[in-house]
Amino acid sequence: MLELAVLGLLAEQPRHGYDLKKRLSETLGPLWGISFGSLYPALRRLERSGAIEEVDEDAATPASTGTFVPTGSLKGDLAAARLRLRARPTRRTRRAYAITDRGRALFTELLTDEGDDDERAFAVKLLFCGHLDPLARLAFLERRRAQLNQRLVAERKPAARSIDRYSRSLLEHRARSTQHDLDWIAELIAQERAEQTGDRTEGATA
Amino acid sequence: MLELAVLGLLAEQPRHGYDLKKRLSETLGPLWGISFGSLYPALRRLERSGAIEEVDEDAATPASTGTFVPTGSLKGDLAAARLRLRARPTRRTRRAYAITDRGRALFTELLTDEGDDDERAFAVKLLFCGHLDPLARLAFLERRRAQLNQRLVAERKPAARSIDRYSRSLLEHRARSTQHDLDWIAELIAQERAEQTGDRTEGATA
DNA sequence: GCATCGATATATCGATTCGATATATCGTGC
DNA sequence: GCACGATATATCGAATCGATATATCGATGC
Repeated sequence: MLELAVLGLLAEQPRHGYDLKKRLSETLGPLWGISFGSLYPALRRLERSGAIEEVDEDAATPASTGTFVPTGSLKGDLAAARLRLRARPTRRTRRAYAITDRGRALFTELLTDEGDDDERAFAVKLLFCGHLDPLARLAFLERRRAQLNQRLVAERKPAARSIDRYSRSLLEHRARSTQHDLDWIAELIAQERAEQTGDRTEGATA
Repeated sequence: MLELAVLGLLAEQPRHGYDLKKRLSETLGPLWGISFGSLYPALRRLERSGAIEEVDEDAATPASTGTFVPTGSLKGDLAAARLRLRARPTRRTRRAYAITDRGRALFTELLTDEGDDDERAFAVKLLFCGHLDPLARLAFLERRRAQLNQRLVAERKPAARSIDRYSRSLLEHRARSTQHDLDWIAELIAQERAEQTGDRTEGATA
C-alpha cells in the first residue's frame, strides 16, 4: 500500500523522503499517519527491487519543499553557488528518488489490483485513479460502491444483543457515515458517466 | 489498544478468544479488522502480566457463541452430558479468560489515559466510557471535540498546491466527514450535560 | 563571527499488528 | 461413517507504528 502511494507521487516527479511524507500526510490526513519507520524501509525495498532509483537532487523540481529555492535574484544565486561548490554536502542531506520503468509497471499493477480494498487502499487508489482509463476507473468506483452497500446492510440490521447507550450511538453514527460515503461515491460515479457519454468521439468499447 | 478492548469485554463476563474477536469486529467494524495474529498474542501478554486468567469455561455465560448451547430440552441435555463426561476434550477447545483485579486497574488506567487518541482509541474508549464517572466522560468527549475542531481548521484551508479532481473530491469529502463527526460529538456532549444537570441530587464536585 | 533554535531530513530500534496459513474440534446432512 | 462448514486456537514473516537519535540548514539575536 505504501508502495503504491510512493510510486504514485514519484510518477509526477522525483522527490525525497521527507517530502513524500509531508504530501502523503497532508492528503491522507488522519486516516493514515505515515511514519518514517515505515517510509524509509519502503523506499529501500522499492530501490532494491528496481522500482525507483536515487537521482541527483537537482533533478527534483526546486521549490518542492520551500528550502533553498534559487530565486533567480542575486541573493538566491549566491546561496545556490555555495551549494554547488560544496558538491553534495557529505551526506545526511536529501536523497531524491525517481520512478523507473519497472516502477511504472508496478504502479499500474498495484493500482489495478482488485484484491485489497480497505479504507486506506481505496483512498490511495482514488488519489491516483486519474492514471486509469475511464472504464477501469468506473469499475474501481463501482467496486467501492458495492462494498459500502454491503457494509450498510450489515450495519442497518438490529443490534444483535443488548448494548449500552454509547455503543449504540457509535453503531448508529457509523451507519450514517457509511451512507454519507455511499452518497459521495454515487456522485463520483454519476460524474464519470456524464463525462464518458459526453465525449462520444470514440466508440463504446464495453 | 487491543488490551483495552479485551479488558473492556472481559469486564462484563469471561469469554474466549474467538468470541472476543467476533464481538470486537462486529462493533468496531471496518475501522479495525482485528486479526487472530494480534488477538492471541495480546491474550498471552495480558495473562503473563496477571491482568486476565484462564477460567473454567462453564464460568462463561453459555449461548455466548451459539455453539453447543444446553437448550434444556432432552436433545440439549444429551449433548451437554456428552461434553461433561469427556472432561474438557483434550485441548484445542475453547479457553475462557476472566479479568482479574489487576486487570480492572489496568483497564481504568488505559481508559483514562489521555495520551493516545487516534480514531481507533476513541472508538474503543467510547465503547467503554460507561465505566467512567460522568465528569471524566465529559472531559473525554470534550477532548475529542477539540481534536476534531483542530482537524477541521486544517482541512478547511485552501489546498496548497494544485491537485487533480479526485484528490480534491477526497479532501472535500473528508472535511464534510469531520464536520459530521463533530456534530455527532456535540450531540453526545449535549446529552451528557443535560443528564448531569438533570439529576441534581449530589453537589458538583468540580 | 558565533551560539542557539526550530524546521528539515535520514535512519534505526523494539513492539505491535496484519494477513496468511495450519490444524483441531464440533454439529449437520447425507 | 464421512464430508463439510463453522468454530476455535496458534504461529510465522512482513509491514507498520511510535519513539528516539542524529545531522544539516536558515534565521535570529548578540
